[in-house]
Amino acid sequence: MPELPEVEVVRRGLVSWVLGRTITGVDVVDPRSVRRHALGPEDFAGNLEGATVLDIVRRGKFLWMPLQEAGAVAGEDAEPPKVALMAHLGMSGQLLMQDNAEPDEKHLKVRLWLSPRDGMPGQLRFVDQRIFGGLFVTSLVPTDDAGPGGLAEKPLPLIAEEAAHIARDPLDPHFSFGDFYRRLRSRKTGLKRALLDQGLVSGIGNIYADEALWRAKLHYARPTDTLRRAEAERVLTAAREVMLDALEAGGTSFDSLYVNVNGASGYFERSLDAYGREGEQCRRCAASGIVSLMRRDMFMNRSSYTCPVCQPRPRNGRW
DNA sequence: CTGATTACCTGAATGC
DNA sequence: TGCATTCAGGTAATCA
Repeated sequence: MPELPEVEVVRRGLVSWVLGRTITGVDVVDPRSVRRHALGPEDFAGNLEGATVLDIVRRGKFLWMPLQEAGAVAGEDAEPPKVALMAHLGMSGQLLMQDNAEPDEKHLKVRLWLSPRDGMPGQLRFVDQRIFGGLFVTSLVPTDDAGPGGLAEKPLPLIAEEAAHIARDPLDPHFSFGDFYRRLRSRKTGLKRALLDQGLVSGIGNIYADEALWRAKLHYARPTDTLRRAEAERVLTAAREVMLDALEAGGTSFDSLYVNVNGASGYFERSLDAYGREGEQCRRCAASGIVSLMRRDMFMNRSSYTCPVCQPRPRNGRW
């Protein structure tokens, strides 16, 4: 499933294939994939037709394209963009570049025709089996925090409305560890719940949360108000590193025809240390000659994988 | 504010 | 074989 590294790979692919092109036609194949566009599929299409893609921005797993609307003045006298095409891949979403002659994918949901460009496919397609993801047009609003937005080619002091409540992600150069730690300490909750809270730090999903906790040797239920600064740094650094590892692994093929969103990135073919390893030897303990089998618990209605030896559960105020 | 629950979806895997 | 159930996941809305 697409996680932050995969979304970043998509963003880079879109920069290569879509930046500066104009949307010449819109085909909503399945209206459920634009259900977050409140005014309906026709309004969605009407907003996009004739619009030009000015930038590709990501924060956490939200990805959006600020648009120069149809008929707007371009160049030096251009006004700042007011709207953006927002995309969230959900669990199974893909953005693919395709030639016009290519047959529809089984789960094709939205087709965008793009202005011709030499050697480049004519369509950007949104394909999504499970429909947790979607596209919609949204307003750009000023950011409340100083500095540019999330990762972008040319950072804008504007942010998509639906991403305004999302915290910066660990790969964002403007991510503030100090702010994160202060807010983390003020919560009365478990560490994994905090890591998954997109308002505190964005981009971390269930898999990378487990991987980061394993690398940091911390338990998912560790109360956030007991975390020492070094421990919080450890888990944040681990999250950043595991995502950078995945980005490196998944970023190798984005120069292909596809904007590259293969549901499973290269990283998932590599070995994860925690996620999905129930009953298997903890790799770190094994390296020390200790026998410890990874366990799976249900937490927040989803699976959490831990090593009982090097990630002991906190109890009675002792950790 | 926090957390618990549910809706949103499909297809693979499992159970009987 | 076939039919029913379970599970996976991110986000948002709702409720306690």
